[in-house]
Amino acid sequence: MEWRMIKKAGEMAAKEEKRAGDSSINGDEGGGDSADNIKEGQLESTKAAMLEVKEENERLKSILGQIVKDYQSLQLHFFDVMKQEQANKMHATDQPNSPTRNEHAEHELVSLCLGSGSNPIKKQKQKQEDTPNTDGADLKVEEPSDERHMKESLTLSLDCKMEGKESEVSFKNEARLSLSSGNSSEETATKEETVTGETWPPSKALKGLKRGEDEAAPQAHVKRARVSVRARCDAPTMNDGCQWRKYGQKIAKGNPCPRAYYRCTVAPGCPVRKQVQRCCDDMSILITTYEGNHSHPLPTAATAMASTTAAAACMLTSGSTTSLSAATPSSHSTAAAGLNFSLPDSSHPNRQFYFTNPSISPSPSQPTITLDLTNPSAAGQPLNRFSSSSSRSFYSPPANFSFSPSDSPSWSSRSSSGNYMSYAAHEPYYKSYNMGALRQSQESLFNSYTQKNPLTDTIAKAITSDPTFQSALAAAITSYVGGSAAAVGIEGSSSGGVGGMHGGLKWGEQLHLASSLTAAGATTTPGVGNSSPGYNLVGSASSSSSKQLQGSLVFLQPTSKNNGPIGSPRNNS
DNA sequence: CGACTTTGACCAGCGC
DNA sequence: GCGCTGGTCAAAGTCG
Repeated sequence: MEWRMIKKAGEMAAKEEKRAGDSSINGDEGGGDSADNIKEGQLESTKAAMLEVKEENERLKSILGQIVKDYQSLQLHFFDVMKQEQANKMHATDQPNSPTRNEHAEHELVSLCLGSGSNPIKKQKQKQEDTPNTDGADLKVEEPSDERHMKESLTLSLDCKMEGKESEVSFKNEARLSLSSGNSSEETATKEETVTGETWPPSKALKGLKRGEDEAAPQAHVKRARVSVRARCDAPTMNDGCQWRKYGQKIAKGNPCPRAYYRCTVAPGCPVRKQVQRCCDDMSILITTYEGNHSHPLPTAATAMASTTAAAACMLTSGSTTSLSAATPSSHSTAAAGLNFSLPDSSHPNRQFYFTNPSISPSPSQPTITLDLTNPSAAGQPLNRFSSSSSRSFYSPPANFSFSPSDSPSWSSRSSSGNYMSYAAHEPYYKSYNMGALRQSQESLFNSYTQKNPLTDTIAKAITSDPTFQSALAAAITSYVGGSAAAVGIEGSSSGGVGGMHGGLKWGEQLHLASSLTAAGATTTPGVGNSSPGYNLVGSASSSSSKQLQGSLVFLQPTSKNNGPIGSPRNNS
């Protein structure tokens, strides 16, 4: 809102400036007294325009002041409501199994994730401010009723709008990250983007459809989703547990490293493909892109990636920002694709966790989930970045879901210029937000984020020193993305599951990943329970700081096998 | 000898 | 229509 106002003022000023410039040029051509008169007249008109702009600025300032004022009062009101709610909760604790209690538990889960966002009221307000207003009458934020207030307090959204230009690259993006316990069906997610970069042409998907590849049939009109994993890996390919056969290699434009094409050979006719390519910016980064769902039972070792691609397809092609309580991808067919992490619990049909896919573009080309597990120091990119992006912006995804290396989880979004806009949780706010029992459990969670543990430090060291493990981990974390709790051993329910930490992940972050999914009600994707063939399950450690927070680490032991070829940089085209 | 990789050719989509 | 590009095919080569 403020930004729009400033922008408007800027535009007006620029317009006047241009007008003045044009006038002076015309004046030079004219010459003589009449020209001077014209000049003076134009000068005056320019002055008048400047005054106008100034007045406009003043007006905008006052509006802004009003908004800030409203915001503060709203915030105060919110805390009052929270106190009241807390009192109610204490009362409800005396009545176990009461619906109220469950409801509060729900709130706990929600506020758990608020910790990874930012001020909900502010965001709510920003959301309101972002809604187009032409008359200015809507600028004043209404004081919501208590009920509505509570509902709103449980809705966290993060809007990020960017517009910019980079040479020929046009970019318009809105990424919205939302966790809502209310009915979010009215929430919309719009994204537009046109960027350049790596792509997986739709032709392939269409081709696959033509060939009657079973799993794509229900959504013939939608391009198949892809899951892309960026991981620092010295090995030729990421070991994901599947059997692959290389069927091609090509030099892709813009990257001297060849792109290798693999198809799954676990069963004949399996439509799953993967592309492996090294990042041109950093050769140590391996980019593996998966597409399709396996048409056969998978070895335990391979289910992580499989579930990930399946989940990606579900999330990206379902394209719904409404509740996924039905959780069936086919039930969502709206055009706007998004990442939806739904709650399997039917008692919470409306709660959802979605990250809209910012890549939906003029042409809804293949949506891609990018899991970035690279170290930020190498390529100037944030750690453990999970993003959803258009297939055309592999190296500069417009919006990212970031598990930052800082103690507090944060959301970040990168603008077209490559700068990240971070929405880190503010600890003071986080702590003040949670009160009483709620606060206790939340704080224990919060502490678990930040806690240092000698054991975990040792583990982290061991992990960071082994690049192959990082590959396996990439697979495991990708399964997180797919909501495969069991795949990563969350709650210790996975047998033969693989999990662990990427080299850059801290203990708290691992917990955050695990707990977030648990709290969000992540389900076990059928067939999940992954492993990487390069590692054997040797043990696990778990942490539980609340009923809703149960995370486990599964430790792996490297095996001797190391498959996977990606050809050395050699051009075969 | 079978499984797998390599690699040049071919095909289709897309933009101009 | 043409050229560019990404994806795939398939024959030849390689390896255990």
